[in-house]
Amino acid sequence: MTEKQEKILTAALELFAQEGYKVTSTSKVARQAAVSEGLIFRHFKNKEGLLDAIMKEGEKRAKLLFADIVLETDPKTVILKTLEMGIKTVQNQSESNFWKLQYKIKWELEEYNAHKVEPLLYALVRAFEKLNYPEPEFEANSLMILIDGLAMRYFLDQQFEIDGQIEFLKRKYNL
Amino acid sequence: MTEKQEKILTAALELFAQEGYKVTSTSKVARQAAVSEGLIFRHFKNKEGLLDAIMKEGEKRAKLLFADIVLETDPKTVILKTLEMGIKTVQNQSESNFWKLQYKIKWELEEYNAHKVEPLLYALVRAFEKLNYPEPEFEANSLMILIDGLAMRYFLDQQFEIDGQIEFLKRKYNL
DNA sequence: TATATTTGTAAGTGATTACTCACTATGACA
DNA sequence: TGTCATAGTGAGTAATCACTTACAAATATA
Repeated sequence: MTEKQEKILTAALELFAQEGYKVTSTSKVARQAAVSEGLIFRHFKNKEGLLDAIMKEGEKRAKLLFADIVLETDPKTVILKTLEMGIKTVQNQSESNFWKLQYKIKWELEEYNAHKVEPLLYALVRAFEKLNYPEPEFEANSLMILIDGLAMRYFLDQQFEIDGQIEFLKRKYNL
Repeated sequence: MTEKQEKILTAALELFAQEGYKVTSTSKVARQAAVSEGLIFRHFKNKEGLLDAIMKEGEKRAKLLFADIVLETDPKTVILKTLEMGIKTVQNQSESNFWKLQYKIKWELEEYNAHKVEPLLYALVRAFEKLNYPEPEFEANSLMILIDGLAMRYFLDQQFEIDGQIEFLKRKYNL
């Protein structure tokens, strides 16, 4: 991975996350990366290849993040870590861009990929089981859906105060 | 409102909701509406004017939908109607396209417009107050966030079974 | 019926798109 | 040192973009 290759990836991640994938031109990516446009196609074949490289890079980081939760045995800690996962990662700039891109891409390309979060979902089901919730599957699903909603508000609503809302949810789940 | 004008609006709503606003070309809208491209600009001035017309038309329908909930006095019915609002409207094709466009536009243009749903939010706060929930504001907000998450899954995840999830939520809220 | 206004079309406009191609610069290894 | 692969550039390409313009058809008004 050369220096310019990384510059292209960083520029593309930022632009795709902020403006959107389809509407961001390769010329704009090249300009922001201070690189000739042709170099993008040399390294990543085409625009889609550039997106793939970004997503693959990001998936690694996501797996690391999920692993910490899935390996947890205490049920309350599983739920707590799941709830706090969002805020913590989102502080970091490039990490934030990656998660924003994940959601933006879902709406742009209309593919949800529920299987990506399956391990996390199962960890939550087990956690709610241990805590004797009557319907652990539905409960886990609801929490995942709630987190999608939280992410949406966090990224799109400037006014939204996510910390207070998450503190409330901790109280609700007796954490 | 001429016949061709309505044809343009219908075609644009469908294409904007399915492909996205920015990436849908005016020539494609014209082709789907079986109309010359120039007519779009005659009637709606520019592409943005076309989007505005669609959104304004849809806001009327949204207000009608919200009014039915906001005017309700029984707190449990307010929560119930809010939960079921989604599924009912989404059955109808053009209504479904309108709601999908609402969400898609949020991500494409990055403007959340929380004030649009303010009346609904306040109705929920009052409902949770009446039911003696300890933190009605947070509770109402959580429900709204949950609904955003539900909508996201409904529109993007083919596998997602929304009815079961909503029945579960009814049980959780003792409805 | 004569005139004015609105509705509609088709063929343009320059700008921008993703991508290619011919070329040069750099560095590793024989 | 000479050769070869990789890294990088900049000027091209046809296609498509939102939008305009000149003109015709249809409709309303006098």
